[in-house]
Amino acid sequence: MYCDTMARTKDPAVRTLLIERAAHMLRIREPITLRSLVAGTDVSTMAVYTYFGGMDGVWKALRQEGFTRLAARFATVTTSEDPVQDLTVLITAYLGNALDHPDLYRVMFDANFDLEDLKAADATLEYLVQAAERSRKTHRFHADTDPLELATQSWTIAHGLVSLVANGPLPHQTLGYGVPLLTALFISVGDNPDRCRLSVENGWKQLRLPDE
Amino acid sequence: MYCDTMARTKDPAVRTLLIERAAHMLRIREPITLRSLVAGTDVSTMAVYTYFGGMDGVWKALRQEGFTRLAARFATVTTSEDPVQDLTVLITAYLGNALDHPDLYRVMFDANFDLEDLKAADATLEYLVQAAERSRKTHRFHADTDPLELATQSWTIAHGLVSLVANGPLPHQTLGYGVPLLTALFISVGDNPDRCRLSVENGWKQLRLPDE
DNA sequence: TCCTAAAACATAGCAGTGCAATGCTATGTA
DNA sequence: TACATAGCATTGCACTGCTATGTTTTAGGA
Repeated sequence: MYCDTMARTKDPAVRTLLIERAAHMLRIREPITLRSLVAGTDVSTMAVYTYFGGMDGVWKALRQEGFTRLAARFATVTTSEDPVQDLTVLITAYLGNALDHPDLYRVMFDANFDLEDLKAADATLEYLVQAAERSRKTHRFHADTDPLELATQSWTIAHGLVSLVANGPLPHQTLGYGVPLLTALFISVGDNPDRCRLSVENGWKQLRLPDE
Repeated sequence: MYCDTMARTKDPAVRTLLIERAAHMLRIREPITLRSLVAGTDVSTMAVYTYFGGMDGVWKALRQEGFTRLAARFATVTTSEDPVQDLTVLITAYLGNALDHPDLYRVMFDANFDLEDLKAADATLEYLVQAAERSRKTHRFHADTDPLELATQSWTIAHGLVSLVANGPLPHQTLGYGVPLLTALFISVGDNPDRCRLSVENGWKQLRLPDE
């Protein structure tokens, strides 16, 4: 057999162009259809199939984009000497990211579409796990606290809050419940109550919500 | 002869027939389209418009159906002399209902569709509020505990858990995190730790998950 | 440099979608 | 009997994602 010659090379720019355009249309609440996605650009409808394999592939890429942005936001969070505060700050970053991109956030957890890179999505949770681990190592949490379990529980609170607020029935101020919920959780795994309240409240100040 | 005359008045049975059929199609993961919804029945596509005003109306009715079933499930929960346990049982009922009807659950919080009867949806939260109120009145919780706030926080935990499990990436066993999360929350508003653990663990035994 | 095979593309068209317009039928009222 | 009204079947339209077909472009070997 002759060697597989890669004849014409795909242009990565086209791929990101379409993803960014799709994200933009999502942001301004325009319905994303095959034809509306390529309208105005100089790419044809078939390009969507060569680059993404179909509209499902576009949504998959979009879902990945959601995790990419979340990871980028997590990466901006600097660690301090207070790991409980850091964990809280990570949660506020999670909430801020979800409210900045509510439509992307909704896609992120739409199990109808697979992820292109499952590991990258899982890696975002690792930020929370690390902060929980540091809290345990510095004796803020009980020694038998499972960092992954605590990270998941924190995540559950954040997801519950933000999904009821971003695309749900609760008003934005409800996000404030994150303070008592996280405080109760952290105290329950051993943190000193007064110190915990301080850490969470200080961390919570990092919450940045989009303008309304 | 009157025997072959067709009634021209709106038949409520047609409405429930279509809703039940839509719910059934949702359950077996069949796509719900205008034509597929009426296929097999003796109602025409236009009937969907006279009864629901369009496919959006069908989804609205379906969303309402989700709250109706949740309310029905809540109604089966009998109150005991332990309001904290009762509150936990209500949460397990919430989780059980969501996992019995994961597709309906997803529709319930899809803000793309309005609700026909917003009050009926709000009323379901009232079950939780009442249990929280009884916990406060029996001095399980601090006197200054706001029952609505605590109910909403419990709801947030339940929703976060179940939405990450039912249509999300977490395995079913993750639901078990409900025990430590609720316990931490109830203790944080004043309940006696040991007594709280007993109440939550006892209440959690009422969790009924669908067979897999 | 030229040739060839395969990748990428453009076009047209298909089956399927929700929905509106039209006109018919059955009922209620005068 | 005459008319008004409500429900609904039929038809057709604008749109969807997608595919079949033919053309263009490009990489790699001779």
